[in-house]
Formats: sequence, C-alpha cells, structure tokens
Amino acid sequence: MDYSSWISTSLDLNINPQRVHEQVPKKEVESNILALGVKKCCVNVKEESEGALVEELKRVSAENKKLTEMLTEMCENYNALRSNLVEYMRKNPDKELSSSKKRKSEGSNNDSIPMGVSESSSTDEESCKKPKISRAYVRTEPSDTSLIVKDGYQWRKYGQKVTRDNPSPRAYFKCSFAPSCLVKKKVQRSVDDQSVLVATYEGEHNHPQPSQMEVTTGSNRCMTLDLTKSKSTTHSKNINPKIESPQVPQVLVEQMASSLTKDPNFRAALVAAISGKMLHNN
DNA sequence: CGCGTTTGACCAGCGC
DNA sequence: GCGCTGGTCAAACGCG
Repeated sequence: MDYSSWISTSLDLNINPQRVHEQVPKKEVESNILALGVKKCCVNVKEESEGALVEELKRVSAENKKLTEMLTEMCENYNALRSNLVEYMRKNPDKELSSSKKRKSEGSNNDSIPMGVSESSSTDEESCKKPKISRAYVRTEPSDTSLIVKDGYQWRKYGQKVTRDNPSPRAYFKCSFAPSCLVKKKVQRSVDDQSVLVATYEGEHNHPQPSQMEVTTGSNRCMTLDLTKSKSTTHSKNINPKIESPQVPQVLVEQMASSLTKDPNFRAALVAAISGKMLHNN
C-alpha cells in the first residue's frame, strides 16, 4: 500500500513574508484589509489608495476563490483515494493481517481501517476490558530516522524492538504522566512507505495536553491525517477518531484551518503581510 | 547528579 | 512441551 499519495494533504501554502501577499488568500486577510481599508477611507479619503484597495480586494478575492478550488479538488482527491484504498483492502482482506499472528487483543483491534487513523472496533463489552486503540499516520522526512511523533503529549520511551513483519524497529512509549496515565504508544515506520510513521495509541489520556504548541512548532513534520484532533484541537481527548464519518472532508478542512491559524509562522507572516501592505499604501 | 534513552535479557501468549 | 514472537524490564550509558 502506498501512503505517499493520500498523505499529501498539505496545502503547501507559502508563508514566506516576502511573498505572503501573493500566497495567503485567506478570508481573514480579506476581512482585515477591508476593515482597515474602511477605517483608512474614513480618515483619509484618497482616490488613489481607494483604487489600490479595490484592486487589492479583487486580487485577494481571486486568490481566495483559487484556494477554495484547490481545497475542493483536494477533498475530491482524498475521497477518490479513500475509495481506492477501501476497494484495495476489500480485494486483499488479509494482506495486512496475514503477516503476523496477532497476539492478545491487538489482533482484533487492528483491523485495517484504511485511513490516517483507525480505531478499535471492539464491542461495548470488549471495550470495557480493553483499552481503546487508535492509529495515526505521520509523514516524516525520509532522512529522519527518529521515531518521534509530535502529538502534544510527553512520552517516555521504554523499549524498542525489531518485529518480524517489518524491518524497521518499533519503539514503545509510555505517557510521561505514568503511572497516573497509562496510555501507551507504539511507533513504527510503515513497511510500505518508510517516510510514514505509524503511531498506535492504547488507552485514553486522563489529563490535558502538556503542550499544544509542539504539534505545530516542534518540527518540520507534517501531521497528515491526524483525525485524533478532529473534533476540536483544543480538547484533550484526542484518541478516539471517527474515520467512518461522512464528514471527514469537513474535518480535514477544519483541521487544516486550525493548523494554519495556530501556526505562529503563519500568523507572523500574516502580520508582516498586513503591516507591509499598510505601510506600502501609506 | 538527575533524567531520559538504549539495548540485551527476560517474560508471556500462541501455534504446532 | 518447545520454539517463535511481541512486549516489558532494568542496568548501562549519554547528555545537559
């Protein structure tokens, strides 16, 4: 299975301050510019600057439209890929499971739900006995050999093993809040795509995230389809993704928007762009 | 010196 | 019962 296609959901927006006025067609920018423009017009009505603002507004609107189209296209691609993947898994039902004789509960919980995150499908009775299990796929730099997944929580590594069905080592982590928090995490590179880390979470955190910022600022990793934060990125419970929901594209959109607005680099670029535009127009 | 990581040893579940 | 395998432990080690 090749993850490289469906994981490339990044908008890849260039937030370089030098170019940001061309690359960030956010409605937020538009509204800000509008608001600023109105204020400015009230104070100092110049036909010249008014014309420039109208032109700028047109340009930003066009960019916003373009971005919307890109997003629509991306969602369509996502749905197509998802369909292909479901079809593939239907045709090869034992491809993923056949390679290992699953032990204990993991076997019944790792049924391949083919997206960025899967979740335990155990019954209510089983869920009372077994910790909730979910998966997250994280794209990393191919040259990055570490098995670190920035998910906002602090983890303590307690072991590493090379498993039979995957030449890449599997790292074992416990939540650093243990023993009060018994959540465990296993991280291993995908056997099909070495640039993809597969993080398997067991259990639920009983405490808030120590650091939300690490998710977006800690590294250059691209959290691909981390639907563990699909409901709200501000909520601490983040290990119960619902990937079967037909609203997944909307979730993706929300997550991307959330990531963008939380990204300090993006915010800085936004501020620089607006400031630069204001100075330029003055 | 304290804390986190590494890594070999050990344990337990499962199939034969 | 034995061997294989995944998961965990804990001493050694490194780093700040």
